[in-house]
Amino acid sequence: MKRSEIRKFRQDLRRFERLVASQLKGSSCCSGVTLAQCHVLLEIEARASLSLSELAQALSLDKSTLSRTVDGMVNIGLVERSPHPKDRRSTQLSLTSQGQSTSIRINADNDRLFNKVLERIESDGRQAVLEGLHELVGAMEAEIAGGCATCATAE
Amino acid sequence: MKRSEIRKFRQDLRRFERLVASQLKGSSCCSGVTLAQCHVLLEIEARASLSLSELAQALSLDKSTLSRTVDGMVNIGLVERSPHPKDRRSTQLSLTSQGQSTSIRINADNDRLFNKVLERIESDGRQAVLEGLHELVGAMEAEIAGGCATCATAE
DNA sequence: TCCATATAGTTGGATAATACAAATATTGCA
DNA sequence: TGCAATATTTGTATTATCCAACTATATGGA
Repeated sequence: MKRSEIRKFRQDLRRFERLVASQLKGSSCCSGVTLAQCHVLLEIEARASLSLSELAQALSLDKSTLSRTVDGMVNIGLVERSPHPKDRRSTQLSLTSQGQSTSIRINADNDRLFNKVLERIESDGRQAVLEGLHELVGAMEAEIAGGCATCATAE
Repeated sequence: MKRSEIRKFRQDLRRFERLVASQLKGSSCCSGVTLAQCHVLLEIEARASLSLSELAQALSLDKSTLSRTVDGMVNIGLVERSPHPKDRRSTQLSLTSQGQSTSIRINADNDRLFNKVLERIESDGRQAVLEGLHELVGAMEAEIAGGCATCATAE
């Protein structure tokens, strides 16, 4: 690949990064939850019930980080901790009914928002954009799973 | 668009978000600078010299945030503040020579990393992926510039 | 000229998100 | 039984961030 193309790509990536980091925060966090909480909420919703360790794995965050985030969500009544039937060390996380309605609201808001985003793209190209993102995410995950050794060892 | 497509898209977006937010931190921060510093560094590099306010605008961050980030970078010798020739309230930010070499190093590391990422994508589709991301970022910026009113007012 | 207002930047104070290390509780195997 | 592994929580520290208040400077009238 030409270096100029890589540079342009990286520039788009940084724009995206900033969008996600600061601007989306406002919109995806309708419903009064923070971005971190939002991720947790949607992840629990997707898996119905899971342990803290699984959550940490799924979101690539430290367990201690999640422990506290979950704490907060338990306090505001979105998440419930229940004992694991077989293993008393573990707790199963699930959404309370309030958590469920919040997740429904967040999903509806975001479906609407991203539908609008996609409508700004010509319908001919829309599918390609979606597929492109999917491939890109896959490639990034694969590369990064390969370890930041890539970077640290400088080849 | 079908809702199922939107949902898949949003899921990719969240994966992407997490990749960018936590995993890249490790790799793009080779060279011992934090992610925030990295953004500042590359932005100053791109514009050669700019004021704090311009920087804040470019990165969509509060001036006070940048003031402190820049402080840190001045302290470790990456950035230089020089008085604006016409307006004594303002300072111009520029990279020191050490800042320049750091930015060169960061660019080299990241060019290499993202080149590898892109090599994982079949060369036929690579261009489309790049263009897709570009369009997507543009659409998101446009939509969000339209205001989170979109979201807050719930239509 | 002099004041009112606007602008650039810094500082104070607060919070969220995060990591790593150490502590606690529990399991499961030898 | 006792020791190593695992699940979670707590202690401690750091970074990134915002908003509001402050200081210094600029600018456009009266």
